[in-house]
Amino acid sequence: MYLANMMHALVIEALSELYGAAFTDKDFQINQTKPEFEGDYTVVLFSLLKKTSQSPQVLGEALGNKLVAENASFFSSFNIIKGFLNLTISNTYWVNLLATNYNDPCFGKQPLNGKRVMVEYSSPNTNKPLHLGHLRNNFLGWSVSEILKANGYEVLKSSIVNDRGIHICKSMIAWQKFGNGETPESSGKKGDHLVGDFYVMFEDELKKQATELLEKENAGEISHYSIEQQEQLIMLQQQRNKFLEEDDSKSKERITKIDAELMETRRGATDIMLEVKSMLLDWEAGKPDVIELWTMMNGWVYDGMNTTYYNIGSDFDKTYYESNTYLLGKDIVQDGLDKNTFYRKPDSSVWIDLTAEGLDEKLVLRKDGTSVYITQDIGLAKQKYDEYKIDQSIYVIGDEQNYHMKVLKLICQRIGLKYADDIHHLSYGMVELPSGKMKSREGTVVDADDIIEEMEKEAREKTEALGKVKDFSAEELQQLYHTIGLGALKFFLLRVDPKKRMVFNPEESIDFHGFTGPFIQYNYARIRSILRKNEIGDDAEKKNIYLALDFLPLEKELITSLEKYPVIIKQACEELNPSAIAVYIFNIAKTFSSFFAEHSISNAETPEKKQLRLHLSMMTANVIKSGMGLLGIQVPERM
RNA sequence: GGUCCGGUAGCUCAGCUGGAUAGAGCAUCAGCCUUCUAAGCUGAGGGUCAUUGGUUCGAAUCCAAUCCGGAUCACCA
Repeated sequence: MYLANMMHALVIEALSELYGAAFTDKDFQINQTKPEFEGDYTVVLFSLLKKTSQSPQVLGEALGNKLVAENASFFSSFNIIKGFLNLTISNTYWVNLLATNYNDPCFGKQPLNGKRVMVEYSSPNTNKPLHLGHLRNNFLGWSVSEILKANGYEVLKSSIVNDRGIHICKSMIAWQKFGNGETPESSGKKGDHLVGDFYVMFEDELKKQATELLEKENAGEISHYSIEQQEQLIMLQQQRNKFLEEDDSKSKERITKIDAELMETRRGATDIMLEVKSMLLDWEAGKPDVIELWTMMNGWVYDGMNTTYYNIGSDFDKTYYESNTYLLGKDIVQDGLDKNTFYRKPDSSVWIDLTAEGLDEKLVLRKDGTSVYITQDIGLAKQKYDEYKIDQSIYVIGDEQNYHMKVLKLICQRIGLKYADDIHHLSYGMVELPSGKMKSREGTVVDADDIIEEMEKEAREKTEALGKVKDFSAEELQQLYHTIGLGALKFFLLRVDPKKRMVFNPEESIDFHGFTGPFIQYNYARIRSILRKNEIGDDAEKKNIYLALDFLPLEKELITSLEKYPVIIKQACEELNPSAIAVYIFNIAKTFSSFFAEHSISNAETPEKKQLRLHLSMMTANVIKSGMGLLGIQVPERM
């Protein structure tokens, strides 16, 4: 049990004995004592006054005396200021903590709890390379998996690859038209980038053709549209004209929307789009030459992405492909129809009514019997259970899908999926540029491979300028640049609360100073350097030796912070929030850094003091390495 | 329009199950390398915690309303 929990229990017990009053740990707070007061932890007394009918001073006095008298090995003294009871934890406790854990690399982690959880993350498209947003997703997914493991869960990491559909056909068509048989080998391009380039080429061509249609349209020529499209265009134009007359901000907004719809209709009528649609039908029919092209180009993308995954240290226990899962879920719909969970409308489409939960009616099967996005997700959710008997499922998906995920969970609950209550959406905000959203159509995305390379370059320049590792081999240097560069990037993306959207400015490079990965890595390297240079005693009597010593303020601050690590791990798990770890580890590193500047370890006042500081440093290093590990960030022995 | 999320220092963010004088980093300014790694340390300046009202002994934190920003409400995925 940890300090805060233990103290709550002791206070509850004492209050019950003193006043016969029953309290729970939610009835009062125990906080860390503010530095300007004496003590380590503070019981806030105000909320206890009514039930005990005491004044703060009297209650604090009684409680403090009792706690210290009956737990002398735990509390050494107390004082009361206004309604705050400040308790000082005895040195014995801190010494025991240090002596027991200083060399335990698993400090704070829990043994297996028998629960199995699947974390789905990454979920790339096979028509373009990974960008900065994907990196946030990957780092979050990986880190949350590690955090769950540290809390005793068995974790299965999975990914669903979006490898089919109309957008995939776009790059295929573009390759056929403009590719001249180009391959990753012939062009020297990474496979995912090559395919991504064709996707961009497609969009350019589409834009060109749509503009041509617009020009024809302006010249009064509309025969290239189908009757339906013509009607649509006329209707939209009429609406547009109506809003033009209004001339207020609301109408301007509507006009923008209508313009987008108009353009979408034109895009749908282009020759190249017709080719794409026909290719999608061929793909679904399993036409051999289309399947062959699809297999080949997807293979290029997988090769490229695997390189990136390897680079960032991401991996998966199970990869699902939409080409295999897109038909899943239909049997569940049939089953749900039999049980009246779903209902059929006159046009024979199938729906579920979620209005009781404040949502809408949701379509699960089209009138032609084909399934929609949500249907395959339901199917996949069930398949995950059938395959792995998971107790929990976590989806790392952007916050634009909040509604979708809410619907998915609700439907899973309605159809009685076993673990439906334990479906969690780890929703994260977009990574934006100062100019706004990244748009692949406009080429304003920050490419994952580029930014990683940029970070490593930055790490190299800074390392060379400092010149501390001149004896490293080329290989060791490369490894170091990778550790530092990637560490800076991961920390940058993980230190922020996942649900908040964040701004990345490509003009300003990601910092290596202050609240950053490299600062923490640097402190780790400094500790390792000291530990290499000094002999660490393994004296069985060390507890008794320490007991005679007083902790200096910075030493106390360090050990107090280290004690909280297990609680932080638990909290990060409950909140599915790696930033809690990031903030905590930074504070540990910062405290150590002050301590390091203030007090000498090698030349401590006495040999005993030196051993105490070495053990304190060792425990700090272990916690830093462990915590950074939970973020997926490595720490170097030297830098 | 409905629903959801956000608004804290010039910038990027912590703090939010109510507690003592609201914290970091960057940037700015002033100091600190002949002893363990200066990617560091010490200090200074910088705040109407979007606004208003409410609950409370006590509100950045809870409630309500308003303003601003974003997402979403497809027979797209």
